[in-house]
Amino acid sequence: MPSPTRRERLRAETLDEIKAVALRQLREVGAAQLSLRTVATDLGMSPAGLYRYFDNRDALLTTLITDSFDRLGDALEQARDADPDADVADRLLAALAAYRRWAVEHPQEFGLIYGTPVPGYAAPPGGPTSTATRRVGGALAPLFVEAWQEGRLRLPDDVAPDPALARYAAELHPGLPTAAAAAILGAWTRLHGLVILEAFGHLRWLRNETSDLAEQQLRLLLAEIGLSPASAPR
Amino acid sequence: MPSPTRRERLRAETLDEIKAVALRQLREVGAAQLSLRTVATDLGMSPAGLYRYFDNRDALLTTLITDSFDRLGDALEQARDADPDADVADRLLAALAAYRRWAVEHPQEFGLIYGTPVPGYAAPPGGPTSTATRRVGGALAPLFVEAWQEGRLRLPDDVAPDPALARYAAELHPGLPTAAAAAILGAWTRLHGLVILEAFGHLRWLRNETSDLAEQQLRLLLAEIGLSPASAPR
DNA sequence: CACTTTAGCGAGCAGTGTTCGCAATGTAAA
DNA sequence: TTTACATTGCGAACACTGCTCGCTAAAGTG
Repeated sequence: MPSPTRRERLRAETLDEIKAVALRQLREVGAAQLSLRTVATDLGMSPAGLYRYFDNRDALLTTLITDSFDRLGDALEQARDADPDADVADRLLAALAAYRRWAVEHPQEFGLIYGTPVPGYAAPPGGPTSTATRRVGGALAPLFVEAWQEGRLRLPDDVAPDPALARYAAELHPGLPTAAAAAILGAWTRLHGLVILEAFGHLRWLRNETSDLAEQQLRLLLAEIGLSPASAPR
Repeated sequence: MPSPTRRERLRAETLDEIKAVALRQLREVGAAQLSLRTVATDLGMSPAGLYRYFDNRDALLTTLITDSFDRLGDALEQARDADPDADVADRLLAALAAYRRWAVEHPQEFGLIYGTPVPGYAAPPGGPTSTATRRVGGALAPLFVEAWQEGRLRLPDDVAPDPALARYAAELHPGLPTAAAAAILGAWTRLHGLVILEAFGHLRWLRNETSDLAEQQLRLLLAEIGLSPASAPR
């Protein structure tokens, strides 16, 4: 690690500052309304100066995306590992609840990550967003695998052989049956559907403090794959 | 029905024309990039002229939203009622597959409906978007209720009493148990999660023609609530 | 026919992302 | 220390956006 020159240090600092201000503004007004000019004036900078740090607005948003993925991943891992000796089902419930919690508490960032994609854009396969995505999956998947290793993951019958699913199973763990991958994918999609509907306000017609309902749904989700957590999380 | 005056007819025509052009542009470039000026020039109109028909850009987008909801609702109802004598499970699978199909084939409109919400905005309770939302739910719910009436809906155990869920159950059908509402909600969230992940490109790492995988997931989804469709749909 | 309502337009305003050339400063070599 | 270069930031400007205003001309109404 070469000692960073003074210029490099300053550059890193202002870069962090830009990201901090942009994140604050993202949380206040959302990604669509995030304005480079406002970010610049908040920093006491000219709009043009920002372009020394980001090629364009999309580049700034991209780093906000990867940073958000990282924070979500942190939250998941922390919840997952908070009580390493607990039963897998309980750790899973904690992780799923953390996913929901993070989304509800950071709706703008969650929207930035999982919301409407920009039409032409496809994340470059090896790019930073792709690896960041995998991290979120990687935080949850090991718990499912662990449950399977303990013989507690209820597998669905009649899972048609699917090459993509089989490859996914092999990636998760050597020897993991395709049916387990199907179950994990099912749990993940159900979790995501519940959370995104709530975070985006589409469950508001159930006028209720949806927390209870969400947690109940998470428990049912786990029960369906044979895992019944005992304790109340958090 | 009073015979529409000539002016009213012309107005309705250009209004339809505006919506058609805007929809075309939405599909091409997405909601974020939809420009009033481009819509206007496409119509051979001045930008200012559009304001005789829509208060502002958001108003235009709002009608695009409600129209999209309507088209999605149409697609669901059509798929649901295509073969009225078929088994409930098969009709359900057809409806769920139609939901997915519409989303994948109309990603921009699906994104407009279920994508990132604009921060400040909350749909007015009695407003057009609210009623349009209910229509989509109303297209699917009766099938679940029908399955329950036939005693074929597998209900989850240990559903904690929840007032919001109980009210929802009562709205769906008098006498419907809360556990059934929980199961329906679970199926709906899982369906939505699967579809939104696919439509927004978050399942692309399963590089595969995801159609097979999606249909398999839909079948598993139904199997989990005790409904196993026999035939292959479409 | 006179009178009112409506449709549409051109000009213009405030705001946006972005580019360009210029000045000032930090860094390193002669 | 002096010279050369690289980096940082800025002001001005461009093209674009949504939107407002006042005007004209046409359509409808008594």
